[in-house]
Amino acid sequence: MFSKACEYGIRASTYIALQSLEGRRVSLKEIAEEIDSPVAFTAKILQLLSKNNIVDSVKGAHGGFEINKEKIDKLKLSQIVDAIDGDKIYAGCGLGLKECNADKPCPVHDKFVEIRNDLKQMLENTSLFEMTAGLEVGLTYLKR
Amino acid sequence: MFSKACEYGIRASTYIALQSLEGRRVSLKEIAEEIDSPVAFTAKILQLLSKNNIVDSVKGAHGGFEINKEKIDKLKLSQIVDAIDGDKIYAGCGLGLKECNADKPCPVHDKFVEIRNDLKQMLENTSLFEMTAGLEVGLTYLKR
DNA sequence: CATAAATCGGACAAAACTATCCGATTAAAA
DNA sequence: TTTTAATCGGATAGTTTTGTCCGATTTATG
Repeated sequence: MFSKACEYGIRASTYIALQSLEGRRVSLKEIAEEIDSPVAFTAKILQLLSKNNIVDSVKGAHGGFEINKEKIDKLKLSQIVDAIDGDKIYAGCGLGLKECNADKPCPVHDKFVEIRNDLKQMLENTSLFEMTAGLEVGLTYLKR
Repeated sequence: MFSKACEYGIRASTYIALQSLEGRRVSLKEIAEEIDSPVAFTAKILQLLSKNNIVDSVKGAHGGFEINKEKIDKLKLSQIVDAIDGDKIYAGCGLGLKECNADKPCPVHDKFVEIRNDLKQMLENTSLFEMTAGLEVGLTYLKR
């Protein structure tokens, strides 16, 4: 569904959000440990998320990553996916046709539109805050 | 969503089904032309589909690929996807966790289960015959 | 039987994705 | 001011996916 990079990106953002809610800035090393991802690769993804204004990075000693508390509720999964994987999940034909639309559809166009709209809606409606909700009380997990 | 191989596989199977309904056996070359796919790569995919008893291949002069007319209505997209991409679209966590289930879910587990069930249902309920329906009358397309 | 038209199957090549390494830069703290 | 703890960014390596090439095999036909 998503690329590995995107999976790590969502998990990392969620962990950063969780800690930022507590006022804690977190280091790359801690993030990678807590979401069980390769450190250096995660660094690359965080750079990308930082450039896309999804997370804030602070260089130097005591630096790390954080997300502005007010933004946590506004940031949606769709923005993270867009930044890393682009729009190829929503856009683009399910059977790989370059040009596929209601006018010249592939045989499963309508059925795909429906499913991908559901996915799109879900990603656009799910905030990072919502992602953190179950984590604190041990209802959901970011590794294993 | 699907791999390129799977996209080509679905398009190729659909074209073979369409022609088999008319009693025509089709060559690799014709298939690749009609679905706009790389010839040699398509050959590999057709070998795989042949081994999985989704298409029948006939070697030698006047050979090619065909699908038994009775099977066209019974063959579902899910079988093609299974043969090429396996079950990774249904199974596996949306955020890439190795172990993610109702007991120890990732933060989007429930939402993903729903969307992927819809996808699964759709693939299991769509037959190759249904795929060919719009093609004959120019309502749907396999290339462009 | 010889030839031509096909698929089969193994080796190889290119591109994309995943992942690592390391020096440069930044900033806090001693 | 020096040291130390961080991210940044470019180069590189490994793996998977995508794609090509070509000889071997099979079969219809002349």
